[in-house]
Amino acid sequence: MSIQQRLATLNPRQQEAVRFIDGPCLVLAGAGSGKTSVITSKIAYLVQECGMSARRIAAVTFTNKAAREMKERVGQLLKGREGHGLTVSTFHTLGLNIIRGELKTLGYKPGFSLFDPEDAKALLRDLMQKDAQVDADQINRVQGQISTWKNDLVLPGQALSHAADEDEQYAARLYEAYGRHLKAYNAVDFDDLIMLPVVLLSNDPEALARWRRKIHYMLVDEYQDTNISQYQLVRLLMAERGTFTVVGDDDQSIYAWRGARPENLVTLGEDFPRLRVIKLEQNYRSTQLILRAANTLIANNPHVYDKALWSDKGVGAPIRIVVNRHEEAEAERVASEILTRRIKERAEWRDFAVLYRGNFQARLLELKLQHYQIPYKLSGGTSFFSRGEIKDAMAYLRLLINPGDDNAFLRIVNVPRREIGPGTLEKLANYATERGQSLFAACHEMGLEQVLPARAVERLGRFTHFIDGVRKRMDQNEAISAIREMLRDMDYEAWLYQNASAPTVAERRMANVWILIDQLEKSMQREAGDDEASEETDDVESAISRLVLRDILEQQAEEDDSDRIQLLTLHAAKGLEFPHVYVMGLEEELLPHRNAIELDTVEEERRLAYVGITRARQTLTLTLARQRKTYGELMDCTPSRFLDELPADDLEWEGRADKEDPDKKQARGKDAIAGLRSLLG
DNA sequence: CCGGAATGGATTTTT
DNA sequence: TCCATTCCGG
Repeated sequence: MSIQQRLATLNPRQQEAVRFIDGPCLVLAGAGSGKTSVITSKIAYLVQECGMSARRIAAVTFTNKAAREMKERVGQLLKGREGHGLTVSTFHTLGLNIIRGELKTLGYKPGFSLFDPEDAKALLRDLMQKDAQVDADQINRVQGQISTWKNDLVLPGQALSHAADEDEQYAARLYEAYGRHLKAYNAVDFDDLIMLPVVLLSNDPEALARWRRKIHYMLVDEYQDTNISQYQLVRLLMAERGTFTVVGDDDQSIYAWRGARPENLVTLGEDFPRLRVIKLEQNYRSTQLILRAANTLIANNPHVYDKALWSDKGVGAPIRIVVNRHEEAEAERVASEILTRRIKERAEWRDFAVLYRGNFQARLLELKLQHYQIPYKLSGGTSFFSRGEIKDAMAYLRLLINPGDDNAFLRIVNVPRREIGPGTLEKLANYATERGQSLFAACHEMGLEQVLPARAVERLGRFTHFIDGVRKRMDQNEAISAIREMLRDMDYEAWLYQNASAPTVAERRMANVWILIDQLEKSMQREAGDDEASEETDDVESAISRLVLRDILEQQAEEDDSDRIQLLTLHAAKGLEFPHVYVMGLEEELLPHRNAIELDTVEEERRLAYVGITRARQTLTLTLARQRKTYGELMDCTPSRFLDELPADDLEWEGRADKEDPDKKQARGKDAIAGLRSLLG
């Protein structure tokens, strides 16, 4: 299909968004309005119609999945070499590449480590243990605070003056120490992937010029989810030419609690007075009733840019609201209904999705689904990467690439057992700190014998010699086979068997490690394919970074084509669509969530409900319970305020406690009296 | 070092 | 209530 033909398939607003290239462009894309089509078509348009080289274009997304899908769709539009060198990646991968290209300027050595949040936490725990008792909650708070500062571009030196209370002052001190240690380890964390490039580009005009020469046009997906540093990255690179298109929807901003700044949509208009704003309001997904419900609900939120979705898909079925006696009845109802509706509507399992606010809500439902033998897929769950064996293997990989990574060193120096205990390590650490060396480097020092018994020195030496040997082989032979050899040589498998409760568990764990290595190999091959100038070692390094950034999901994605109903949190449902959608638990304190009510962030909860509603193509069912067990106590529930905000005429209630249900009023009355009594008593 | 009791907390989690 | 984490004893 030519680009002209392609354009003809788009509606006028979409076409305008694609064709407008003379300045900054904001596309307000409502749910299901074809925003991905706009982005991919625009990339094709820039290349084929405007003669821009694909290697000068960068499209950024938030998730690897979105990046993959976009890559795939652009690939269908661009033939042959046209797409060569195009960047379609997450913000974090883009940042990683900038850091990689500016290593020297930034003062990092080749082969730096990328710390995932758990590694970072381990480092913080270490630092905090020095002054006081460690409290998991406190570590989390400090980590969150540091992350917030980095996202807001508050540097370690500035944090103290930003600190509002004692806790934050403490966090500020740790922020500095944390930063120093990361640097000493030649490591960066996730937030650094954005922050470091921004700091560099703001302070170093030459580096800025380099990257402006490299990237001429940027497209940003899910713009409402950008944080301050992400926006600054786009602005620094594109401000001069004003050549960017951002696509977003303020009504789908549900990640403010994670640092997203939906007000970046407004900031954009202020920073770029010439900004062209284009609204995509035609929805290609849902029936009219569903959209009316969504529009009516979200009208209760304030808006900078008004927008109303419409559809020509037909009116559709009324929105059902099912009130249940209690949470168990709710789960039972959803499960049994899906069972019968699958037959009645000639639907497949995969056509149904059940959405909810919190993961715990899935538990009861799971039981019911199992009872009816309904196949389901649960979102979330323990990640592949938080498994111990994977963390071990990753630590080995990191140490091979970056011997300065003390965290990795500490994790695996005695795994499998090498009789290197905490005492030895403490003395080694003191020695290394004194001399400003990494633990690994310190192991090579002669002077070690002064502070450690000969046997300990020998054991450390054996370990470092082993690692050095692998490193050497990695340079000479194929890196991957050297890694596989290493795992076999040290007999990691035996260690797993020794430590597992059952042989099958160990077997499974070893298999996971091999999966990881296979993925690493695949990832290297893929990258070698479309990158012309890349050296062997650089390949391993960047492949390992991609691994840390979770940029491998292919096997999981492949599993998705099995026919199962989906159980998802409302957050996890963003970007997806299903013919039949159930949203469970439309009750006060649940949706909107109790904490959100307290923190006065009900608007974001409303957007969450909006996201849920707009996932549905044909039918939408909202369920709630009159009573629910909360913290072990049976509590009466109040229907969600969001139900009152839907167009009453389009709703079909079932089991509502109008008059046919005097129980409830009575129960409530009793409760109130009991409450009064306890107050008096 | 492992397992059982005690304890305390209880949204959402793109990278 | 139910769970995950922690802490302590064998």
